[in-house]
Amino acid sequence: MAVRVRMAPSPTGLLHIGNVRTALFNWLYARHEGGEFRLRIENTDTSREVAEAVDQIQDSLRWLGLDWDGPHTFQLDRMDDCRRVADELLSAGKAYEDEGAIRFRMPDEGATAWDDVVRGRIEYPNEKLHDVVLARSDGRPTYNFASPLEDVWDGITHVIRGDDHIPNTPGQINIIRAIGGDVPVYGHVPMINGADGKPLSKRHGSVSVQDFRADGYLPEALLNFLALLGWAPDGETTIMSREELVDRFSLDRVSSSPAQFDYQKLDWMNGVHLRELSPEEFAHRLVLWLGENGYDWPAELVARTAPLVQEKISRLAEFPGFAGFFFGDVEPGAADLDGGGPMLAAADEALASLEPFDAAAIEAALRDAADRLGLKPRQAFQPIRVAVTGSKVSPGLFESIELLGRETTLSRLRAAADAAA
RNA sequence: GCCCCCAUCGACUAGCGGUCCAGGUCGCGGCCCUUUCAAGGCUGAAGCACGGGUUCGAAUCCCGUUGGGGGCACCA
Repeated sequence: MAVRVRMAPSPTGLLHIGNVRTALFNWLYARHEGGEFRLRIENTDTSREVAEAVDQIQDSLRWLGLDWDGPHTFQLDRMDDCRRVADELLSAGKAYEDEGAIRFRMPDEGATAWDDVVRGRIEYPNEKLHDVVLARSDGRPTYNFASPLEDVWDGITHVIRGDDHIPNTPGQINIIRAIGGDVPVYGHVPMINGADGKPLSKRHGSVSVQDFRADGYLPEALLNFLALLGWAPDGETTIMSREELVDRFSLDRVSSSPAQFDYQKLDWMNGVHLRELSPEEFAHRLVLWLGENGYDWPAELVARTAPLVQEKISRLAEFPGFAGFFFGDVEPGAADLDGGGPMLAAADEALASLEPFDAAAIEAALRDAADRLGLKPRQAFQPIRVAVTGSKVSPGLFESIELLGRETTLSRLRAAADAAA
C-alpha cells in the first residue's frame, strides 16, 4: 500500500518550529517512500481560529520547500459527515448522549495497544480510558473524533505526530475500530525543548518559521538542523542537502527521547550552508532577504559585495552590519582612529592616482606605505579600515576599497584624517 | 493523585552483548594561518543517572530507584 501521511496543524497562529520538525519527518518519509504528504487544517475549534493563520502556515511551508500533495483540506468541511457517524454510533449503542453532547463508550476491560514506529509497543489499560466527547452539544465534532475519522477517510497510512498525542491514541484507535476503519501506523516523535529542558517557547529565542526567516536562516539549513534533532542516518554525517535527507530518512531511526534546540549549532550549520552556495545564489538569497526586510539596496551592488562577506557571516541578517558601508555613509569613531593620522595621509597619497585601482595593486601600495612609516600591517591597516568601513570589523580591506572606488575611498580617508587630527 | 513516555560528553547524537579504557558534530580551551572578523588546519578537556539482576562478558537485556517530560477539556 502506498504511503500517505499528513500534517494537521490547527490555525491558531504562526507555524511553530516544533510542528515543522514533525511536518518534516512526515514529508521526508512520504518523499522517501514515494508516497503522499497531505495538508489538513484542523479547525474544529472555531473560537481559537486566527484569520491569517492558514495563509501563514502555507507560506511558511512553501518557503521551507515542504510541498504537499493535493489541495489543503479543512476539518470543519466534513462536520456533517462526522455528525452522521456520531449518530450511527449512537444508534448502534457505541455512544451515548450526555447533556447534549455525544460521548463514545470506551471498552472497560482489557487494554488498547499499538506498535509505535518510534517508541515500540505502547499499551493502555482500557479501564483508564475516558469516554471522549465525539460531538459537542452544538453539533460540532471534537478533534478527537474528527481527526481519526479523517485519517481513515483520507486513507492515511502513517500518523506521525508529536508525543503529546500519545494519550489520545488509544481512544482514537477504539473509535476507528468502532467504525470499521483501518487503524493507521502510529509514530510519536518527541517534542523539542529549549536549553532549560522546558518546551521551546519565545523566551528561548525564535520559534516561528517567520522568526527564523527574518533572522536570515536558510530553509535548507533549518531543515538539516531540524532533521538531526531526533534523527541521525549514522554517527558521522551532519551536513545534508534536502535530497540527501530524503534519500536517507527512515522512521525507525527516529529517536524516542526529547532533544534540546541549540541555536549555536543552528548558526554554525547555517553558515556552512551559506558558504556552500554559489556566489550567484548567495547574492540572490541576500537580495530576497533584504527586500523582505525593508532594505532598498540595489541588487547589482549587493551581488558585487556579496562574495566579500560570504565567508564571514552565518546568517543573512548579518549582511547589513558587515556590508552596510558599501550602501551608505560611515561615521568612524574618532577613538578607533587614534594615532592613525599619518597612515591615513599616507594611504590617501598612495591611492590618489594608483593604476590599476584593483585589490592587488591597492594592497601593494598600502603595504609599501606602511613599510615606509615603519608600521606593522596590523597597526597600519586598522585606521584605514575604520576610516573606510566605519568599523574595526569588516570584509577584506583591499577588495572593499576596490569595490568602493577611488572617489569614495579618498573622501572617507580625508574625512577621517580630519577627525583624527 | 492517576496514566503514559524518556534517560550516552554542557548540547545534538553513533552504539542495537564482546571490535568501546565509548566514535562524530556544535560549543569550550590551546596552537597554526592571518590586514580586522570570520573561515580553515591541528590539538585538548568533557559522557554511558543510580542500585540490583541476567550472562563467561553489558552503554547495550530485565527489574527497581531517582530525575525530566507529556496527558487526565463539549482545546488541538
